[in-house]
Amino acid sequence: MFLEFRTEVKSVIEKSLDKCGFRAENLDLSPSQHADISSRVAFRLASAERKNPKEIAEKIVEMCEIPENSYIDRIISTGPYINIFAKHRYLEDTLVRIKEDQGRFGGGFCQGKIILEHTSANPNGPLHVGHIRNSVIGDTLYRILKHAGYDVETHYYVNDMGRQIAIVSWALANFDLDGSKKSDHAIADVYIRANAELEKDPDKKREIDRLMQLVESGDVETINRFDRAVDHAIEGIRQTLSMMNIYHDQYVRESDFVRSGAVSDIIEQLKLQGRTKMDDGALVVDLEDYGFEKDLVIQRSDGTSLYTTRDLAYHEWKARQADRVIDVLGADHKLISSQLKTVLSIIGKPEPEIIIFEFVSLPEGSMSTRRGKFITADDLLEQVERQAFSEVDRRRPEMGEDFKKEVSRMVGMAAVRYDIVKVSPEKSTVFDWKQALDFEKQGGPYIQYSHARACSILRKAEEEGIWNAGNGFDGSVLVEDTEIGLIRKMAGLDHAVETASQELKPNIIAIYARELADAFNQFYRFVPVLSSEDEQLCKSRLALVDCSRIVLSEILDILGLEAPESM
RNA sequence: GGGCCUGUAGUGUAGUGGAUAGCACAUAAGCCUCCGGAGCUUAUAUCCUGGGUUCAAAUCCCAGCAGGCCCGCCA
Repeated sequence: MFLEFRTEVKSVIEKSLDKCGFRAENLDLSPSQHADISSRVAFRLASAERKNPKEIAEKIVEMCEIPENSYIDRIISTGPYINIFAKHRYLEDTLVRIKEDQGRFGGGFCQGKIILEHTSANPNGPLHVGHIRNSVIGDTLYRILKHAGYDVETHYYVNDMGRQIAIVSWALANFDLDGSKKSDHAIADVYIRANAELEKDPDKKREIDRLMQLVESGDVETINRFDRAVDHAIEGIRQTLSMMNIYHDQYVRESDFVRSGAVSDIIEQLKLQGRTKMDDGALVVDLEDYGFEKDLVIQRSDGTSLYTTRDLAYHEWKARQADRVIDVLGADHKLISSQLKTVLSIIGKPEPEIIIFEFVSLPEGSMSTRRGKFITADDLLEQVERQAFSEVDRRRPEMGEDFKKEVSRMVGMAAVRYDIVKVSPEKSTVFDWKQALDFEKQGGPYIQYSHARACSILRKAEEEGIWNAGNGFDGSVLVEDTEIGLIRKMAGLDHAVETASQELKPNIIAIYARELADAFNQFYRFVPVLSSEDEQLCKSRLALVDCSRIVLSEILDILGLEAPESM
């Protein structure tokens, strides 16, 4: 809704600029605390026009002509700023639109196909609290982009032939797998043991090399062994992801690109560019003129491929099927991903958009699957849910066990996901149990609570027969500050989705969600709904509560959180 | 040693050129016999340091300091 209003404002101001004889390519429009939209264009024009911005703003405002049916109520200048205010009808129409659009409000304005890769952790153990930062950022981004209107396909890129997987496969042949454990945890046990073994006895490294050569050459028995190891780990990882409401459309395997010949094709294309050379038997690409100090190895001296090479083939394949290719990667991939982009552009292929998130470390240092130093996502979810259970038990003692369990599952997951997504990806963080289990007041559960509150009012109103969802209402009677603030906030959903999908920053939506819940709770506190002074007002406020319910459930869905009707 | 990212109340963070630096936790004080108190209101900041660019800098540039990540024929 905000986007439509902004379009009107843009057109009115552009026409005024024309009349004044001013030229500006950017009107510098943004939502503001001083108006529905503000423009700072007068600052931009000041030096070219050799006038002070205040005068320019005044002149622009004077020449503005507001069309008859516009949502614009008035345009005024405040010093150098141009402030634009919307008519009350803008708010009324927002409510109508929310009801009409059910679930799609504030979205659907973008189009195109996107392939989004996220998580892609090595299948050598369970996801830990660092991996799920990738998963939560990736999945939230997926939901944002989908809401914005894109056709989004999510990928988990499975390393099924690298050194780590060879080690897992070797470990399975040498140690017993604990069948009583969750599969990915059992894999981690043998993987850690194998790494310790390899460190003690470096000669064993040759056995690993041999396995990798066999896989690369297509040896069926070894491939099957690798596949079993990978499947076993992925099964557990998939379970963990589903507990967080995260699902991938495709699990794409690295080995597919070796077997299809795509990797050899890429190598041939690079050779044609004359950038490759041999170095100690390995094939390398010289990227020095692009600012990379060292050569990039694309083929080992024994002829086997590397992650980088397979990744090039994978990206070339993705780019052929989508308009945009987006990867969510950890900070350790910064260098390799910029090398990947460079090489792709050298062979004339589109580059992916890459979102880098910084590391989650433990107070005692960084996490490592190999060394067994990590906190698993399963462990985190379990402990948070237990904590949530005691919270629910305390607040709703009268409810049954099933209710408490279900609510603590929804609330626990929301707390974990929101905690991760609210922080900007470029900040590195230190995982702290105390903080993770502290149900911070305005996190995911707070947004869910606001939704449950809205549901509760509607339930009561329905029981009392004062309201049903099909009722008409008159938005013009909603004039309290908190009512207007709440509707304005809801109207701005499209702007939040637009910004988040342009900048690929899911935390923008997390902040929006919290602000929306704030606006709802302020309305709730100051304005009586069921005991409104007259019936018409009561019905309109109920409609507002219903709209809030719809938008809150929508925003919860965009964040991947469930929307309990009672908690 | 080189490269990239980060540095904002006691703590965790939002804000990446413009109007009073937003929020939470913790601390302190308050809120309707009324729709769910996981709520609402109020109090607390040398924006790491030093230079520079600009009409305007937390935001851009340079130098330093602190933390994270990378610089593998690992992924």
